[in-house]
Amino acid sequence: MDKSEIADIFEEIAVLLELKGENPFKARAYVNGARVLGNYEGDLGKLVAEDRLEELPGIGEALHQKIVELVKTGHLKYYEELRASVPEGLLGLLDVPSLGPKKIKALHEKLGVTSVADLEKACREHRVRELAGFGAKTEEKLLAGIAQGREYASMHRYAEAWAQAEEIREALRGHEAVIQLSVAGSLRRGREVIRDLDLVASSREPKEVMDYFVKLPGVKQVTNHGTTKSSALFESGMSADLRVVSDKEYPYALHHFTGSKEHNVAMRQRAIARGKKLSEWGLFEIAPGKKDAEEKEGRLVPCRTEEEIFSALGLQYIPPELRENLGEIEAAEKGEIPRLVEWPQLRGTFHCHTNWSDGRNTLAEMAGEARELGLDYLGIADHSKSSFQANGLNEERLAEQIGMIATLNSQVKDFHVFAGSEVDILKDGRLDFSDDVLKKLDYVVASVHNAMSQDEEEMTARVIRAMENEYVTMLGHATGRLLLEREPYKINMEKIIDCAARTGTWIELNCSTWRMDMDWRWWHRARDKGVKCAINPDAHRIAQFAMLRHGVTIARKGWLRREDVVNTLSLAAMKRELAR
DNA sequence: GCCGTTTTCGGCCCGACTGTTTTCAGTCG
Repeated sequence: MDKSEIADIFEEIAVLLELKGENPFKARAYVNGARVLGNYEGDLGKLVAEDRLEELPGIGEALHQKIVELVKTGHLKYYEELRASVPEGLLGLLDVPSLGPKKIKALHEKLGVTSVADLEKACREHRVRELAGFGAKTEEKLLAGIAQGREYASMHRYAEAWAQAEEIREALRGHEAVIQLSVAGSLRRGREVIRDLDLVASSREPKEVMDYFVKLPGVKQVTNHGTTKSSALFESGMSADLRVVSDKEYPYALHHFTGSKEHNVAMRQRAIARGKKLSEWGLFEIAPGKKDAEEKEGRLVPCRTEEEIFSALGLQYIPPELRENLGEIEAAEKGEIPRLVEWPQLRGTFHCHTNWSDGRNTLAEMAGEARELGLDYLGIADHSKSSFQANGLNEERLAEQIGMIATLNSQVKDFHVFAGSEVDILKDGRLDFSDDVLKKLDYVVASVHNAMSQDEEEMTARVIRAMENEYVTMLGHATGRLLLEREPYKINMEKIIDCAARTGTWIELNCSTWRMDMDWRWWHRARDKGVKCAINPDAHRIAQFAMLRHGVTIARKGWLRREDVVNTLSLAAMKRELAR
């Protein structure tokens, strides 16, 4: 068992201890232990073998024993017993907003609540408001949180979804009856968050492919098993639909199941306006005067690819990432579909965290991975001191990190690490570091992490004040909060973009909210005002690099021109940009 | 559960916000 697996177990032990109402400092000791292990750069097995675990700060007698047990046996009796002593559903309650260990404990002890379903029932029966420390408002809040959780529970980040889809695709590709195969749906469109996986295949033996699919390793439950369509829930928690059609129907099916629904509706309307009919089964020429009942008689417009379908409707090819009916059809009609920013164009990335704050990997690992991926440079921007929860760096640690980065750069010729910081924008718009500290950095990302409930005016003024600081290079997650979190903060983006144009501040996109329609609008606006944008495909951690490794197109709603995206600049251009 | 002494137990990272209180506990970042 390796150090990160052990760290995960310690993290879970901490949560379980809190739920049991144990000494919170004991729980924290496990969290600390997990962090120490995660940050340890050496060989843990060797350390155990040489009995030198005490060298790690924060690992005392008890954690020492547990690490040894895990390394040697792969199991931990204490952990297993602890898990068994806490009802499984209680852990799930932690996902309900505004519920923490204390409240969960009270709900469990006083009302016998052991699951989200129990909690919902208790709220509806107004039993929760009777408890000390709870009230009517809490009850409403919990119900709202449960409803929200239900809606988003099946949401997965792009990278996770992609990994699961790749596994399925790999397995299906090996089947001899499969002719063509593609991921479709929102994953193919490159959405940030994915609910279900959609795959489309062509075959002469659809039933065989279906039978094979539902028996794939990792299938937990088959929810649907027909001859052309099956659905399965995988152990990863994701469910996948597979559609199998004939090879002739494949391009139409691929287009249809890639969506989006809005794009499909607009495309079908366009077909009708041209005396045609588009569906998952094909594009048909409808002879004048014929009615719907006779449409099957319509003559198929043969298309071997999606390109040909678009072409048959008088359109330039629209890449899946743009198929949202947000202007792409009009643009395609005029031949103005922009070229998306693609992986080979990405030269570097900013806003990356390391294990100095809340990232998982070391500085050297991050730089090594980025270099191996073919990037020219990497920007390190760990949290600043006010982000206690993220182990933010104070002035001393930051200085130390800058020194380490300089050393790293002196050792490597063909790659550069920029020393930055993700500096908290404090409540009043001041920054977490003084200008004297900021000016020692290559660049500064300024981000909001607290007092999110400020009203729009206050929040906007706060952020603008920060952007006006001459050392601030980029506004982090400009349009709201991070992915998979619930509410974006309220901010007047129009004013923010004006300020960015005026001050030359970059803004960070693509690390945003559910409401892509909102972002889309701002991306146009940013481009029109000449604001430089940084792509952040939720790139806080190295996991994102794993996704990028596979050459995925990362700029999705690619209306930004390549020259507007700072991550695509050459190293020399980036150095010039940062020297300004 | 860890650590550092105040050498054998008491402190352990901060600050805002919320909803519950009537001075604060719990949650969150």
